[in-house]
Amino acid sequence: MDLNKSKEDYLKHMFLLLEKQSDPIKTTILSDRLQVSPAAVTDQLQKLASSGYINYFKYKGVLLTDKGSKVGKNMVRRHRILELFLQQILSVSWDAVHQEAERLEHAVSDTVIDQMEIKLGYPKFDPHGDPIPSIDGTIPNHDQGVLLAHATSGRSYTVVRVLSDGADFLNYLNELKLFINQKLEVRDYHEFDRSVEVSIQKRKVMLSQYTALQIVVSPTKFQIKKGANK
Amino acid sequence: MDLNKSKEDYLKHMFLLLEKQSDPIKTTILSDRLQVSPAAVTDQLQKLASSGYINYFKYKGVLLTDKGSKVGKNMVRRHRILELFLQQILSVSWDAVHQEAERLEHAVSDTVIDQMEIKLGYPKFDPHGDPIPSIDGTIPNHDQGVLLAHATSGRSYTVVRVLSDGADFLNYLNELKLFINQKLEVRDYHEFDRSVEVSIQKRKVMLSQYTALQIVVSPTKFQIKKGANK
DNA sequence: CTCCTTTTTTAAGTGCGCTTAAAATACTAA
DNA sequence: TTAGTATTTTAAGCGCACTTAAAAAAGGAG
Repeated sequence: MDLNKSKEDYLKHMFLLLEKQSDPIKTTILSDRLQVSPAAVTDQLQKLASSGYINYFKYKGVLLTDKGSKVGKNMVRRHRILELFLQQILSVSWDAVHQEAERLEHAVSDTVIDQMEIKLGYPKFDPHGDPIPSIDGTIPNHDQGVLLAHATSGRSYTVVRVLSDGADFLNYLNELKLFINQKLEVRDYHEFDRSVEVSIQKRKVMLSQYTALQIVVSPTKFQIKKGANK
Repeated sequence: MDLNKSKEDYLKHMFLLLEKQSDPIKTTILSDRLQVSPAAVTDQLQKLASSGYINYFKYKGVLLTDKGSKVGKNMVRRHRILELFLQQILSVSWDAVHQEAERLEHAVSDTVIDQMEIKLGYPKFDPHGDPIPSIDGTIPNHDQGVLLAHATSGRSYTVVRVLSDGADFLNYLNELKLFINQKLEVRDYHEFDRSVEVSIQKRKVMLSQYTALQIVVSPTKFQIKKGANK
């Protein structure tokens, strides 16, 4: 059986759910996630089972086979690379990035995704800080992070995660080029208002305490000279 | 009625056909182009007519309304920008570019297309030399072109168009670096087999009559020193 | 103009993913 | 254990884009 948009979505959501639980996934959960009726879910599960993507236990739930997991993981990979590419290369606004990727992930080929990954410099995390599965299937771990509000002045960091998901806030960060994987230096910390002064690409930026509490950064281990590995 | 992949394709093909003819388009032509049965075409034409995208004359053929023409032209715009973006930014091979764009054109939003256009520097022509409709609907004209087979020995030309779209042939051209915007000089023309000898980047290449008839070139008006306007 | 061929449309039916409603099964609380 | 509730599956049916086969219309040669 050939996979299409709908079945790819089923496998993607199952994969995401099974990252957080090992019990079989119930019909209702998928029905909620995919915004279709439980009957539609049962229908697709039976088809996916008959072509070996899932192990389906009637009335009990469903687990992915290796074959299905591979597809699901690849959909997650596509989605996250697309999100990053849309954000960083094509300047798509934060609030539009997700739904845009949601449509493209079913139309884009693996070779194009691989090219995007190269263009992005083999990133480990998407704009939300979620890990991007590599082509061989490994999923990167988060580096140990610190809130930017608690970072040390004078040190170099990389943004590894943004906690808030409000569209306005994220667009604000986007304007500052304060997105995931971005390198920055903490210049100063003002005790009186708990604001943080950082420099991003030689640009000095003042961040409120609120902002600094939403951004998780990781110390940059090795200082690499600019343009060292073009 | 909402447009989907299928209807977008119908309108795109109608737009392309109506660039070359003003008579109503016959059912059979669309049936051939879209690789579906004539009955399927009639079916869709009736739906497109009832929502105002086309003027449908039973048994006679079909013309686009302004509304339909706008959609068709926009699909062409999407397709051609995608082809160029895939080729130039994402290094997709020439033979893969078309089918890749064919799928993406239905999934990508206009805002992303506009961003790609900016990234590409508002290009006028796609990798095949076909004009890219601008956002306001204007379609750039070709510089006056000549078939390479009819070009004058000793003169300098720029490739402005490739007529064939066979994958093998385009890959062959790719190996020769004989793609759009490429500059070349016509060295010699052999009457006995109508082959053409050209030099591309100081490399001498022999082209068969067949090849020379597929390539449209435009005389290079001003000789610009290499690296003059990086 | 008429016959005959080609083209186009209509009619009937298919596969897919969905829906709602009814039947089957699982879960829970006494 | 059982009764009642919640969940899941089955059944029937829908819309969509397609198919094939039959009917209708158009077009060309004599």
